[in-house]
Amino acid sequence: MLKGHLDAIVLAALENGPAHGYAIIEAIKSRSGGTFDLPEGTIYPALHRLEQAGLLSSSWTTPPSGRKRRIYALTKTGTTRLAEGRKAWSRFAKAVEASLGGRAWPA
Amino acid sequence: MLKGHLDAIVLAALENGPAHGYAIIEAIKSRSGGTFDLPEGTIYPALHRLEQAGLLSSSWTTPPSGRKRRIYALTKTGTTRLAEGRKAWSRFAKAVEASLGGRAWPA
DNA sequence: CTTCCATACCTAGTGTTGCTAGGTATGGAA
DNA sequence: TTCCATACCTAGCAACACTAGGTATGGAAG
Repeated sequence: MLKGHLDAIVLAALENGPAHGYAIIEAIKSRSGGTFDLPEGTIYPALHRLEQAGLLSSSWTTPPSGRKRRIYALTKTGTTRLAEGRKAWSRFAKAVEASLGGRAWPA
Repeated sequence: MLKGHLDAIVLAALENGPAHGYAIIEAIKSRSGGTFDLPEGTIYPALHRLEQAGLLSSSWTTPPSGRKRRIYALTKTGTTRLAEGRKAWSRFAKAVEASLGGRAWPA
């Protein structure tokens, strides 16, 4: 479970340039040190959702040697949302850490 | 949205001693610096779920002055699960940070 | 004394999310 | 030619947190 931060992670994976679904899965797996080994059934619907929301744009390519691929790229809105997502994560992480950090009750 | 870490947060709120639902809401709000201001519809079902799972035990009290309260306490299993939850959070947080941290692709 | 608010509990139903479990198709290697 | 890795897709499910209601009581305000 990615707990609501999947979108930001996918957007972040596209920050360095466009990529297709399979490559995004590999990138996320690699970046997360193997922790996020996402099934396709997680990524593809997510990509469609993000495109629907205008955060990604896609185009089909048929390279001379290779299979048909759908290439996704960050839109301007997507870039903005990624920045927001980073801030949201930061706030969230701090709050969880404060909540989990076993200290005495405040009064 | 608490993204799947609600359980650990609730368990952590009970680490310093038993408490009732309303107090748990206040404790979480206070610990998180106001970020987690949970509605009752989130907490009560969660408490029931955690008790069902054997992580919490509960008992009714009718103090000489005051209303009827349901007091929840951590069970031994609950304490163990809290420790696991902390580890899970740590792993998760590291992986998200690695995924969000905008670095170049690894090849 | 009555009215109202904060306390304190509860649940049915809803929307979102991530995943399971299927399916299709092709290029290249064995 | 057979098989695997690549590459895409979708329907449906289960879990989760929340919305939106409901009940009841103690104490304060009028």
